Amino acid sequence: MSQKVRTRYAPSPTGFQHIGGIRTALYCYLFTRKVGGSFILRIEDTDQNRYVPGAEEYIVESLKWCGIKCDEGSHVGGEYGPYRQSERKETYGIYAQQMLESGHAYYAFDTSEELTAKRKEYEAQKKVFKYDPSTRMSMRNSISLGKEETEALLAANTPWVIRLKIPADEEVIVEDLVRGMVRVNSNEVDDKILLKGDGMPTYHLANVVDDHLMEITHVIRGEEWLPSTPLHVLLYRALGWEDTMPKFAHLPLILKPTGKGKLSKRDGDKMGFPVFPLAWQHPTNEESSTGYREIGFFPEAFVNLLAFLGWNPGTTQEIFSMDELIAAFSIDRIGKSGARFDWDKAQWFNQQYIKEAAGSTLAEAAIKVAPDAYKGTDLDFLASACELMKERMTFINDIWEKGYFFFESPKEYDAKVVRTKWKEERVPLFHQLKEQFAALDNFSAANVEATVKAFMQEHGLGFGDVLQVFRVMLAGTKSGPPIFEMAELLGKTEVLKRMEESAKTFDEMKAA
RNA sequence: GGCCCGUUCGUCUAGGGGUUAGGACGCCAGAUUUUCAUUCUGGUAACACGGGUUCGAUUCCCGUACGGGCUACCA
Repeated sequence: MSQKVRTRYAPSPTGFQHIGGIRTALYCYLFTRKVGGSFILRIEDTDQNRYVPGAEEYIVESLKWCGIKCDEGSHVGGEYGPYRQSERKETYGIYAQQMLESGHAYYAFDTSEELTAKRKEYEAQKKVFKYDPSTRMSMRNSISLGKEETEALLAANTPWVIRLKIPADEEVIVEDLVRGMVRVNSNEVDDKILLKGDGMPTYHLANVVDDHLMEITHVIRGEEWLPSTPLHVLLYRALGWEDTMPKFAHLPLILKPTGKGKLSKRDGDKMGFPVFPLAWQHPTNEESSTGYREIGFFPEAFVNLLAFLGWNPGTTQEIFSMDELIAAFSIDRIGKSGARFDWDKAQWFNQQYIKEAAGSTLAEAAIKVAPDAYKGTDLDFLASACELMKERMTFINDIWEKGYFFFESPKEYDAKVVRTKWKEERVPLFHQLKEQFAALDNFSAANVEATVKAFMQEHGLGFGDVLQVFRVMLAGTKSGPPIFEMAELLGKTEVLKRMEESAKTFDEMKAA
């Protein structure tokens, strides 16, 4: 009974997976690592119409960025391959055939048009059409038509699908690790298509067959699959695999911040934050979106915040490394209700990681996302700048945006400070201060500070009068990192240059 | 519509038959800081409703309301 745990993350490459998918993969991964099992990536590409080139690579890259390592999968191989359902097409046919022979499935010849018409007909009577024991005798299939006619239709190459023959009035019990026992009567389930007209399996068949063949022990997936789980149980039963059926755990959904509906890919950047781990550009249309990586998140922070959306350790600790998450994770601490995505809290997580990071770590991360103009920035200089800026950064990119003045002269100056503090009678004084700086041999923060303080005393000026002007001269803004350290980092030449430039601009601003 | 799942501060959540219902984010106030930020201190704010069960329910049961999911030859 001590069978090795095997789990899988099974996305379909019909688009770029968003944070909900990543969270599912993460929970699955944490659980698997915790118990020393194998984590598998399986690509469910049975829908050739919705296939998006590049989506599979995107999934692999996302997982890699998050630090989620696959033991088996389409990109790493393994003993249970192939791991791409399109490459296992024949396998599903065999099992569909098996169910046909055992009487658990049947051929259906109804066309899409006929089915649509049927649905409309029912809808007109305010009813919902369901292909099930109560209606299948009135449809065109191997049960209603009989053996002879079926064989004739097959021989004439009439298009067909294979449907599961749902038993009438049977109790189906799903034992869910998150929700407990869920009981459904088989009358609620319909005769789902197993094998489509193009010979490809539907999700249900492919999923059950692969989970069985790959010896998956735990199916961890989103709550949207809970309603079709009874169907899956019935499928295991029809295939004679019920005794080795995996355990199920259905995860609560991640909801939009408004609480209206689950977070979806289409939300893109519309909600004011990324819903994708990585930026992407659709291969065939103009659509694109940014990701957490590009916006300047640490993958560790991203993983951390995702872990807390629907799970908690039961302690007050909130900052967790991947290893700590693995150690602390357990399925029974997963919540049951959907969690709204909270952008404020998400930012807070990243801020925590930035605050704790060394300047050099920040610099390495920052240079990767640097705008073209700053790509050549010296790493040591950048590290020092990050060190001074990190307590006011939320994203790694903030060093390039909020802290751009480390790398070039201010683009604009705080107008209010200029208006109130750049007084005509004091202008010569600032030129004098500049000369005093010029005379410094060692342009250290301490020396700059001493110079400024002596200057203030000599002329009877306060901190606000001098420091605010000095700050605006160097950074353009009246808020920012410690000014003396910043001056030291910029260096004497640059400071003198900026003082000169800004003094001119200040004069012009006053004159205007 | 039918079926399934859910419901503790605005948000993420802890808790659990008798608690001052705890923490975090956000927000507000104060302290520190040359500015901003950080940090610290304090504050604001919740058991959806109605019936049971019980000496006692936020906690257990039932119903209602509300929210979410599913209802395709999509996953």
